[in-house]
Amino acid sequence: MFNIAEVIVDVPAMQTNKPFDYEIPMALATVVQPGMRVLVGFGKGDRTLQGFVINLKTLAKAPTGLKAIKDVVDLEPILSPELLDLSSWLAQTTYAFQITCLQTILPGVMRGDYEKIAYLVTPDAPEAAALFHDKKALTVDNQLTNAQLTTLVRLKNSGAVRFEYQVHNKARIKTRQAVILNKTAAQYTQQAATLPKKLQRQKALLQYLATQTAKTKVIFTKTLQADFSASVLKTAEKHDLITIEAVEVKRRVLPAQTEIQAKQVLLPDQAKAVAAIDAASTAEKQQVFLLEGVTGSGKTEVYLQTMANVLTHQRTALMLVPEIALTPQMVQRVYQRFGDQVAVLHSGLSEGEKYDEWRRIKAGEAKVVVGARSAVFAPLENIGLIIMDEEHESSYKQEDTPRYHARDVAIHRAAYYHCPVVLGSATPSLESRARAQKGVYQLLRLPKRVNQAPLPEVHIVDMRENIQQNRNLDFSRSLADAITLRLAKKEQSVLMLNRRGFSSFVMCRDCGYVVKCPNCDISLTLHVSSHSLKCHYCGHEEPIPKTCPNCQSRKIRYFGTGTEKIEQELQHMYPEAKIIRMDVDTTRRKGAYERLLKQFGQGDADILLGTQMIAKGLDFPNVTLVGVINADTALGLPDFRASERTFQLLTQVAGRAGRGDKKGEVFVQTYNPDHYAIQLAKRHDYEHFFATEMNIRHQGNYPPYYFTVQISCSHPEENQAAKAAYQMLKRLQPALSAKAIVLGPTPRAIARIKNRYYYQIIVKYKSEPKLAPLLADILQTTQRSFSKQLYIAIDREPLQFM
DNA sequence: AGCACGCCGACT
DNA sequence: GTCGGCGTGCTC
Repeated sequence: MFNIAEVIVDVPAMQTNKPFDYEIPMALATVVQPGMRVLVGFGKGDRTLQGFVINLKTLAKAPTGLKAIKDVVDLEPILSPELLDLSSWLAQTTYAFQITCLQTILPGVMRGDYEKIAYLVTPDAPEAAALFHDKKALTVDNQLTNAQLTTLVRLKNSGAVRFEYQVHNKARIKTRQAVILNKTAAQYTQQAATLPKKLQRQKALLQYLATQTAKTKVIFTKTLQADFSASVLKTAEKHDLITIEAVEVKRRVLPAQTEIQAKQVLLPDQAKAVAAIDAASTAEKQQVFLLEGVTGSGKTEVYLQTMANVLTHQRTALMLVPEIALTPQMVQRVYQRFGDQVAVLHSGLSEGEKYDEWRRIKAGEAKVVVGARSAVFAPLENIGLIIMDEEHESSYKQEDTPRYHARDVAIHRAAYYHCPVVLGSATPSLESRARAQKGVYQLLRLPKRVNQAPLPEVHIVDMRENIQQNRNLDFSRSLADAITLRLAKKEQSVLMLNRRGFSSFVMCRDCGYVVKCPNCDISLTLHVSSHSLKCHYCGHEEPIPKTCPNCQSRKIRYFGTGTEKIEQELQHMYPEAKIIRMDVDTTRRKGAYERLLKQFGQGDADILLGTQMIAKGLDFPNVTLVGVINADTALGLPDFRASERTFQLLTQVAGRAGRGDKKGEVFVQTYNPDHYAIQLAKRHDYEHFFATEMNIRHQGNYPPYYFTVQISCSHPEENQAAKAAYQMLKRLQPALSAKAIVLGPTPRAIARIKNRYYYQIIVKYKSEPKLAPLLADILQTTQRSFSKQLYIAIDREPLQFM
């Protein structure tokens, strides 16, 4: 029998990032298992913490001073051995704490909720009355002032107050009282017949129950209450005819009743792809496929059919979709094929709803999981296929710790289950496409559109001419004419404003002064609706100045282009047009995104104006015009992926036009009409773009030819951040071979965020076996030797280079 | 993270 | 002299 449990405690710090041994008390000896949460005392104050049991072991003589597990939180493991394993793999590969990884893998409600309570032991102690008033206990949190806190400490030291730590489990299982029918219809009928006449209500109840047994064995008390009072039910329970108990109800967000839809007939290319994937999943072969298919080539149908095949082999399927593409339309299609076996995980669900879906998956009730990035951790077992749609999407990479890429996690999990992974995209990331080239992934191509419709015609509009014509507007004549035509024909238009690295800010026309955030080194963004300036990094907000703070000139006004400004301009040009604006401001509220899309889909508006978020997934037959107002704001950014992003965005947005039987047209306004990313997007020529871009990456020694890792140092004082970065460089250099390329240290493009300065080093390398252990060591030691103010963050394969 | 221990400055 | 400032180190 095991007597010791290895526990990862809920303290995210380098020094505690290791298992701690705890004795398993006799009473819990048969209960405690790896993958469970437990409560343990930790540290000098012996505060109670939640921890995860990651291993059990036996020590003949336990070292003295071992604390014992106080209690278990779960009665059975909430993490399978596979997911437990995944947490340590994640911690190692992303340089994150294991506790952070464990919490990332699980739904948010499973995180411990801590409370520190002060109990008054000697009620007549001086100072106590002022703090406790008439109460015996007091929660200690940051509501208390510093003075109150010091008083509490004094009271504690004198023994008048005792601290207690409590851990609350936020994971509430919702229950409702229900009547359980534990007799057959015949028994109820018979029982009803034998009842004396005066028991009218009992008789009626039993007769009613007899009619229900065929349908269900559980009826919520609430639904019965309309016809039968609580006392009637109580009597029936006393006679052992029913039992009344709280049954678990899972909050389910089901779409409107949908009928199961049959498979579609496949084109030859689709059939070939399905056959290849089916063969791999049936053979339980670990193989990564790259499914490269133009918009409208029926990738989704390939996903659905291959998932169906996996289900027939009693295995499960996981489908990842970018958050932004997780539209009701998309989810509906999966429901229509798999019905109730589907679980959906996305950010629109409440914490409780997420927990319920998680439990449905864990219990094996859901065999197909559809979700965004974090759904890659779905507690599925026996996975037979993992699909990642729009695999090039940068939202698959988590920006904060653990800085994982869902693609890597998917492939890691697939290796465990010996199952294939399908990466799908019309514009694969260079990394994936290059791996397909090398034969690491198997390339499957869908070059034809299902409806045989031609891809929309793309017009490149040279905005430099617009300037020469002195049209000081964001709309070129050709795009404006195209919109006019659509309005006349009662067709819809989608206009996209590329906001990457771009926003409207306030600048003085006389002295050039730009209003900046006092905490961060970036200009504030103008928000017309709230008449204020906001910082997009820290949330700082201030009123729009009437005069320039620098030179007192009154000529201080906005500069640049925001959706709000474009909307005003559009409304001015087309007073009769109905416009829907979609950006972070109008879609912040829950369900707003869906509501706006629905309105547009119903034809309630003529023009949909939005940012990148409208480039994906939406599929409306009446849209025949797509306009990109500024195609190349991203091209100017100092990021080697700028061309790739521009190409992907333009290709994707172009796919929004002409989804129905009407022909679509696309206008791309740009100041770089000859740029290859724009020219090749016009021709819908991914393969040519891939070849061109690979060449450039090769010359610049960039991914996918090189691996990259970014090490950033931040500190409230700029010279300290810089100093740390240079020390980092000194430690890195001896461990690296001559082939590695080190960039920096350099201040970040936005050097200061939330009053912290950032310096970064980027290492480009092909094979550096000493690098990973060194980075792990750097994290260990920096926490000790530097001041507490210093943060070191390591990001493998960062997507954001600035 | 949070707590204790420990070593220095301005108060009863 | 001591109360309390925060710098350092440890938590099974």
